[in-house]
Amino acid sequence: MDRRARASQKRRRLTAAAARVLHEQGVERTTLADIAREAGVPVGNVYYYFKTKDELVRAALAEHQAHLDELTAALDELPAPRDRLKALVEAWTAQRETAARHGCPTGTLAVELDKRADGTLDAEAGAVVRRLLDWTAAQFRQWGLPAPDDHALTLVSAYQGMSLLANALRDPDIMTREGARLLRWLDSLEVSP
Amino acid sequence: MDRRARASQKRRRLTAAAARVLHEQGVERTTLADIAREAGVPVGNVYYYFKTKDELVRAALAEHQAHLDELTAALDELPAPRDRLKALVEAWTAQRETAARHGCPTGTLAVELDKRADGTLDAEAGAVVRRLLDWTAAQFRQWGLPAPDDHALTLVSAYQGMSLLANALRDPDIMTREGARLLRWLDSLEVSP
DNA sequence: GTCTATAGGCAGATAGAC
DNA sequence: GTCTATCTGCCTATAGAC
Repeated sequence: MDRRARASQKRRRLTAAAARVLHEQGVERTTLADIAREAGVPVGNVYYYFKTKDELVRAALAEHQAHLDELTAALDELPAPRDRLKALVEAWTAQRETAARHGCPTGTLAVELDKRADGTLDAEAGAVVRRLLDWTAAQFRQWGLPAPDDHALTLVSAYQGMSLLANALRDPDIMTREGARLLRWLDSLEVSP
Repeated sequence: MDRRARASQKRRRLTAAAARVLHEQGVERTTLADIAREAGVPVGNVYYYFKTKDELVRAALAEHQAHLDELTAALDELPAPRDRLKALVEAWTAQRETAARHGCPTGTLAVELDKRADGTLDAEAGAVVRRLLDWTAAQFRQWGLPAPDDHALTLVSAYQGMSLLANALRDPDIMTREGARLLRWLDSLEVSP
């Protein structure tokens, strides 16, 4: 393995650690030392890969975006839009323990970043949310339902809401109950003849 | 005005300032100096009224709780449970500009406090959310609908979700669209004969 | 009760040896 | 490229004058 490969591997370790720790502890309570320790990299060395803490946050956001793209790409393999959306809901429910402990990675990050006067990073968090919203709307549109954007808003909003409540009340069961309702809702929707 | 009254007035000013500033900037990014300035109180003097920063956060949470209790008390004046719930949704929609800028005060506070290892304050944030959930469930129950707890979860979850998305995308219109849908949903619910 | 001055500690960032 | 040592600044909290 040459120097270039090793370097980018450390960068990747730092990015993965940042995504994980920032989700668990939040941006403000996480120190560079926390991320460095988790990645097995000395603190001072972090600055060779990321010039500022904000750049690490940016990298973590990109990591979450990538995970989301992976998920939707897998769902795109399913033939029927309704089944893709149901599989999405099932993926959310499967993450109920994590959601109860730390909330939705993107959602909680967006909340925290929106509190900052500096309005650069919060726009990037919004972009990740928007991408999910767009993918969801595309499914409803392909399905042939009217007002696909409104349906997408309802579905993603329900996800963010149930994640927040599960987190606030530390109760994964909330994800199960709301997830089941969303599945029934998707089953009940029909294209008008 | 005697000394006692003046003292508690300063305390109240600090509490109100804390509730406002902590909602706008978040807990971690808000310094005691920020709150003191907003309340017109010298920084060092804060400690006469609140021994720690956490106590100020606690006071802010209690303030939000009190606002919520005021709102539900007013709604309790309406005769029909359905109308109380619809008025609740309308109250949420009316706050759309604030929600788009800073999110739901209780919801965003809960998200932030849940990131802390110290598990004392996050339980208190959860309690505020739970109180809203309980009041909402009581309305559905009195209305005579089955599974009032599930209906309450759906409604409050929708509120948290739409507030988060409105905030993340900085778009108050999201509150309007989802609020209108929730009103239609409440109108569509009927007690089975 | 009110306020000033300051202690104490920690986190982000940098300089520079290797 | 890697890492150690350290600087700087800010924030919570306290001591103590008035």
